[in-house]
Amino acid sequence: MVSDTPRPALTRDRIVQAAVALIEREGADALSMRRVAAELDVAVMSLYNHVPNKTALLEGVAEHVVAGLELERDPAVSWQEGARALVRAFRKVAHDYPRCMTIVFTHKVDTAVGLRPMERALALADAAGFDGGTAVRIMRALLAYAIGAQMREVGMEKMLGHLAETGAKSWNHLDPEEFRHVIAYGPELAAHVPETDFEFGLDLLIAALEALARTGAERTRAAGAGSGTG
Amino acid sequence: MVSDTPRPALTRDRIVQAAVALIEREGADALSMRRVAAELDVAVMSLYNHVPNKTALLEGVAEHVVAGLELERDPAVSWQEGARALVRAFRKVAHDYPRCMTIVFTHKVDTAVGLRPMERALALADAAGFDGGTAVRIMRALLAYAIGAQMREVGMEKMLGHLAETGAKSWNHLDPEEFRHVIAYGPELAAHVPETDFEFGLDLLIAALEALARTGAERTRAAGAGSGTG
DNA sequence: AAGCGCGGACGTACGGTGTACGTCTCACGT
DNA sequence: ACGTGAGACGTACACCGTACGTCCGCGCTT
Repeated sequence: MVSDTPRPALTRDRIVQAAVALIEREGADALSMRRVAAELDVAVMSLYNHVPNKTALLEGVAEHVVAGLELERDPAVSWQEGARALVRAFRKVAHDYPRCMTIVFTHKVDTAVGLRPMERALALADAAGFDGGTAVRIMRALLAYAIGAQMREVGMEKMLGHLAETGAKSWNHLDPEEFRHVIAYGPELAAHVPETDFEFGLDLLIAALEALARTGAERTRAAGAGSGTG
Repeated sequence: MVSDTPRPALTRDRIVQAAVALIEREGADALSMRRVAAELDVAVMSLYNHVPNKTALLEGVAEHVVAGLELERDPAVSWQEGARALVRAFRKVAHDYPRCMTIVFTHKVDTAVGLRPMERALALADAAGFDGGTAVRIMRALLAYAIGAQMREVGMEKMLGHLAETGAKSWNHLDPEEFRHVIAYGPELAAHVPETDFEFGLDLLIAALEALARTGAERTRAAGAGSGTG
């Protein structure tokens, strides 16, 4: 009676949060049902009252992360800046939950929260005057870049970490003929500033979209309202 | 003496190939040291004479897949088409080893074969007249797109497969206000033609690079040789 | 108030996994 | 002929996901 230890009620949400915390603290490989249960000071099988299996838990983790996307819609801003903000929002959650990202990318998120970013992207493309098929393809291209940029970055960091450990042993004696450019651009390659790389590629895509909009992919808008500013 | 059963000598290469075959046949989750050993009709621990641990085996798988990249250099072709060919080569191996791709993207490839595509991309950017820093960023943007396009595609297919199973139960009653565009563009979203989506994004990036080259990022070439045909 | 039903926490148990360690066999250099 | 070293192998251990049965306590019905 010193304290009736009112544990805060086991819940799917608490389980998912514990899983996320564990992954961020010790990496995705460290996640196991037993570890999560220990984290919550609960028996392993109790988890299964709230989560059908481990895969579902991982899907919950993915959803939790995606839900962290900040998608405030500011109607005053241009679609270009809106698109930039959307892709950057992806980048921000990737920064907040770096070790969860592989899980996000390798599991489905079939709830409404997963659709929200898609809706946002389609709305932007629509606002820019692109027709439906083009809007979908734009959304997919931006998503592909957002995903790939993050994956590439973590891969790169794994690489650099590995190189730091081994002291770049087998790296220096590359065939200087075949790998001429890799060697020549060594400094640029080593100077890995994710932010710059990310923004560079994003600028490329946005610029391409602007050009596309200018060259007449905005049939929808034009047909509806006539050519305005020409 | 009926047959001295001359098993073809256990080798790191044979182990990796068996692993790749197993993954492509039954999925990455089915891969275990025991299964690989069974595949080769060998005791489990014999594998460890050629591979230090499972992670190293997966890295071997990743390297094997990357080694399948077809990078013929045709000096007659423009850098634009060269870049297209390079990114498409990524796509081709993704098509040849679909179930291995997640492994490729989540493991380091620190041998020369991993550098080869990078060298190729840098050579192309150099040929287009971009300076070193820009060349590196271009290479990274293209790589990010190649990776992300593939990841997104498999994710999408997992999604569609799931939808086909469940019959899109909880999909129809979305808030029609919030998800206006998703609902309106339903047909375009359902019609998932990976090839078209992929080429669309690739065209965007190449177009952006052409524009970038035109607007004067080719300082290197200009300074070195004077303005020739320009 | 008494009885009942049920959801949820828990323990046990099984088959599978990665791999450390020790043993045995056999081809080869001396 | 003999040592030697590489490599195939078996055993063993800690850990994993999860099927199944038990049991307790809360909330409803009577």
